[in-house]
Amino acid sequence: MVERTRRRMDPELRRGQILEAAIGLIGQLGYHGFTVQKLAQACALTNGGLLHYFGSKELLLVAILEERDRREAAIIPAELALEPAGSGAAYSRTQALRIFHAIVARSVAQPELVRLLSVLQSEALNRDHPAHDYFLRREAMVLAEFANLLTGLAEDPRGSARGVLALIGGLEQQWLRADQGFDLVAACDQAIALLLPSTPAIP
Amino acid sequence: MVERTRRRMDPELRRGQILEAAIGLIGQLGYHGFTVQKLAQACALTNGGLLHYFGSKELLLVAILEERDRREAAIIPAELALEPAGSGAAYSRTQALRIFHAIVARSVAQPELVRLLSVLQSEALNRDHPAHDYFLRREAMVLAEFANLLTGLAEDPRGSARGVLALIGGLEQQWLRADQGFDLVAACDQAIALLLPSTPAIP
Amino acid sequence: MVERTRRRMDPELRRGQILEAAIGLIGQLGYHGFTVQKLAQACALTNGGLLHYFGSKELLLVAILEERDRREAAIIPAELALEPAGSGAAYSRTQALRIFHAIVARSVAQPELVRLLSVLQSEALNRDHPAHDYFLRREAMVLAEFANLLTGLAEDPRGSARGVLALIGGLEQQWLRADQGFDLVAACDQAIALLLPSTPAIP
Amino acid sequence: MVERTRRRMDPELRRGQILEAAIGLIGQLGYHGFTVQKLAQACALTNGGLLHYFGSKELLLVAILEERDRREAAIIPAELALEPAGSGAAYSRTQALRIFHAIVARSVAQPELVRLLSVLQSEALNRDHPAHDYFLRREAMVLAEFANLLTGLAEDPRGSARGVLALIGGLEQQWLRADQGFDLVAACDQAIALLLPSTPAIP
DNA sequence: GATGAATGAGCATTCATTCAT
DNA sequence: GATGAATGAATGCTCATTCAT
Repeated sequence: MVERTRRRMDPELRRGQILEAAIGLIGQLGYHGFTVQKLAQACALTNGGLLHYFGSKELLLVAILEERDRREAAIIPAELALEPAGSGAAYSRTQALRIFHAIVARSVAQPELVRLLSVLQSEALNRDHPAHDYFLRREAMVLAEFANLLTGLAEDPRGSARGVLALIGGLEQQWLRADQGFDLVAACDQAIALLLPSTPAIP
Repeated sequence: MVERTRRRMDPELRRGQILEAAIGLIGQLGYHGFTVQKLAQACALTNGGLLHYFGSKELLLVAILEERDRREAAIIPAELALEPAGSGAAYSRTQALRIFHAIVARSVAQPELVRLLSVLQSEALNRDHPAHDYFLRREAMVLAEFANLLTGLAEDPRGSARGVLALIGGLEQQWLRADQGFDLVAACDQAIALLLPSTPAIP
Repeated sequence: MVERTRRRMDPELRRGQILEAAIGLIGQLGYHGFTVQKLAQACALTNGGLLHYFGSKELLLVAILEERDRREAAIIPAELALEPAGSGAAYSRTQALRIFHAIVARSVAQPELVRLLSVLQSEALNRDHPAHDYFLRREAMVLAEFANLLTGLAEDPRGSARGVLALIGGLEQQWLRADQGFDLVAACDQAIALLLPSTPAIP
Repeated sequence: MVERTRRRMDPELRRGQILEAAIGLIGQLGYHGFTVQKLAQACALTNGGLLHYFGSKELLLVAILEERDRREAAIIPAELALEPAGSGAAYSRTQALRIFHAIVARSVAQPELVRLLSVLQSEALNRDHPAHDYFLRREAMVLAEFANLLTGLAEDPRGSARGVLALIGGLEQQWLRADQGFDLVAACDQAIALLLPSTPAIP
């Protein structure tokens, strides 16, 4: 009779809680390394109780990636407010740098998610990985956006887009391995600024 | 009566074979995702027959990393033949670019190993991963070498070392995800050249 | 279609059933010799289904020993009803013999448990055995109780306690080896009576 | 070339060495608990190298028990020199006590073997144990000898034989569990003396 | 006489999942 | 909505044993 009040929690809230815990756990162990029971335990739930929410381990992963997209979608608009006034007009170098700066700054604010993506992205290189296609699509999209952003600012916008993306991803991983022991935003700002010379060699 | 003649094979050769197969498998599935049996099967061996060589899954991983170091050690000297004549003298920009070029070229020649390292390195972000310390040491070493190489060539050698390393790692991962569908060496050459401006902002 | 209706059973009852089967099996094969699968099979359960109840082979052993203590605790009070009237007063020889008689009689009623303890006790001589400490504590306790019981009845109560305990244990083992082919209670009564002379050599 | 001299040892001597090590190991872990590899390792031999000497795990056990019998046979004659002069004549109480004393004294001199027998004997209660029959025969033999020894000294020679045997076995086990922390010989002497009253109740 | 590769069965344990309650 | 019993397959690893060398 005493045990009341603990149970029955707003299901939406509970779902969020579980996702949060899952992000942490998969970020540490990868999709293959984490287990449903470990997650259930971390949520003070039973094994089956957890699957009640997500159906299966794989569907849970899908839910996480959707959650990620939702979060991103909620923040990106603010950054794109920096867009050039006239549609079709190109971005200035300063604007581009500011956008990249904003992207990295957002990463610093949610290291757990960065870790998750970093780990998952490598794991998902394998064609059979359930998140393989997700990261394929995502990378294509980001590359396209970056290339568009850099049109007029770099000799080879597509190549520079690759470079910027690689730089951010690589530095994020160093930053995680160093236990966030250096200023990721500054490191990215500095490197990206070099990658985008102020006077592109366009004669 | 058919299956007579127990397969006996030169042990050194067999070991090499197993390592090769393991590199491929772990490169696809990660350390957590691959299993001893899958590997054994790939080597036409029994479960225990495989462990006879390496003792345990973890020791197998160690053996793989040692093998990697051995291969690297066997090739690097050639690259370092590009060293500056006078000891203590600094490298020229061209020399540095040539060294980075050589490093990436070597990666292209052994994509399996690149995939292995890429996957393993992310997985090993977790402190409990058996390869965690290995990659910590390895990164520190590489950063130090790169920073040394860039002294005099970049305003912030340490920062540029981070940048180059991130660039290579990040582009390698894109290259793997794209199924080696672009020219990794060219992409790296181009991006690194940008990262190391010919006239560093030292007045 | 035949195997429908997954077996579901009162968990408390099931647990008891498993313990019973485990006592029999470990009594035959020892802790090292019995296997989780044999036990699971004997309980018409899967391997993992069994461990659902006890967590591990070792915890199962603990549960068995606790079960033993519980059974003992449930019966002993009746024997201690034979206590001397005045507190602090000593037991008479007849009372002591009656108590030992009751103890042995109880053994005869549950030969499976006797076998389990006999086998386990020897196996647990090894310091690394998971039941080592249990039997160390248990023996110390029994020796102390017996010595207390024999105070005033034997010249060397501690030594006679050792003797009675050895006698019971040794005869139990002979009895088991002889397939219960002689009257254990009578044999113990007779030997213990000799061990406790009616006129102790106290001048 | 340096590695010479280690190999090639007198096979008879080697066999003895292995048996010695096996007695220690089985004494600790039981027959089920010990493994061929542990023993091989303890003897600085390979797995197969060991079996070269004994053929199989079970045959090794047989060899151990035979070794035990051989040792016993080598020492017992001395004790039986205490026999009564005239054949057919009975032993005196003093002679009997002296013989039991000698038996226990011998045990104290080889605790490893005592432990082996104690552990093995319990384990071998199981009818399927490879040493089951051995201990059955052995106990029958010892009981017969003891009963013969006690004829005329005890009202029920067979029962007293059981008692003495139980006493020795039980005290040995206490002694092993107590890490040989009390005087086994004294304890046995004392208890057996009580079990064999100087004036048997024969009117 | 002894090694070391290899087997095939078996070990305790963990997994994702199902389902009656 | 959630529990907890139960499954069946898989996990890494160890076992006694065999056999070519």
